[in-house]
Amino acid sequence: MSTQNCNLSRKAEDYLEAILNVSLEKGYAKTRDIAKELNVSPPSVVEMFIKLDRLGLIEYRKYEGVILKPKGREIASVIKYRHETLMSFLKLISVPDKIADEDACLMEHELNPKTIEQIHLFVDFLNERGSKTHTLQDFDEYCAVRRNAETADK
Amino acid sequence: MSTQNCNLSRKAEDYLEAILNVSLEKGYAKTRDIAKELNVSPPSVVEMFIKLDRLGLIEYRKYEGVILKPKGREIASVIKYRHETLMSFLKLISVPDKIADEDACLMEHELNPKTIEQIHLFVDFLNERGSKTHTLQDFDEYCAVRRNAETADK
DNA sequence: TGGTTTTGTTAAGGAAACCTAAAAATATTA
DNA sequence: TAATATTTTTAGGTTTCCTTAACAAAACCA
Repeated sequence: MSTQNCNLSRKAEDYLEAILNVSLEKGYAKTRDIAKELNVSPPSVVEMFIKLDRLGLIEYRKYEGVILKPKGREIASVIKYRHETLMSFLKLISVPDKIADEDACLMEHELNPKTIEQIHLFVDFLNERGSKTHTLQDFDEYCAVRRNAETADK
Repeated sequence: MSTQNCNLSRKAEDYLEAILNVSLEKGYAKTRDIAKELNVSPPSVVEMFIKLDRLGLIEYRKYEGVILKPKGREIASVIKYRHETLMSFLKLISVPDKIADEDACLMEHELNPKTIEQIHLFVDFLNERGSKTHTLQDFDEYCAVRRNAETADK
């Protein structure tokens, strides 16, 4: 899970992850799907398809769509794992779902694998001991108190 | 501390932060300082100086250097606050210093202010209750155990 | 003070990622 | 199956940030 990204650009990784997500859902991915998923125009998608194909990460067939090759799938999976790790953590500390998802997207590409790993461990740790010590409930209360204090200031 | 970044690009923010850091240390910042700090060539720095000057964030005087204007200083300070928040958190979960610094640099630009705020609260929370419940020592032990388990696997 | 070194700027250009508009291929359906 | 609608691709451009090479200013020093 710590395979390094072969100097792939952050954007290229985004596309790979989107291709994986769409493929898992529909079995294949076409230009339009990815354009919608990433909120970019179809020509941008085609351009990246060509690039990823040249890198041997996907197979691109004009007018048909793309499928992940093993190397591409491997990279996409790593990104997905990171996304889920970051997402879990952000939700744990009460970042609203929508923001958590967006921010996980931002972080998933460039953080050091060691950092991701520590966050993963920390999430596991909090979850495992949670039932005994209710650290997280305590945190939510702490947030509430701080928020009230702030409001009272004004 | 949640002032929004006025659509400034991530790179522009990097330059502002570097200018703040160098200025705090030397009282002023010149092309060469920033080039070294950010590992880019001097012409790149000049280009950005001109851009930030046009945006009214710094004052650029040819051959003399730059100083932050109030708006620029405000933005740079927000970035610095974020950096420190992220840094504290990463160190708390035992990410090695060097990696923590690098990763804080990556995250500081684009995370939602709400996310930064929750991380900040979480760091405060852990620190404040720390003495009573030694959550963090427990975490370090947990890491050690997991690491051993992993080694034993092989 | 004049020559050398260092620093800073200008000029020219390149890669990455994006866009719009127009053309081509495919799909839909009357 | 022919006309229409949709999707995909191509072509041509933009922006951001970077680079190297060449030139200009400033700093240093014998």
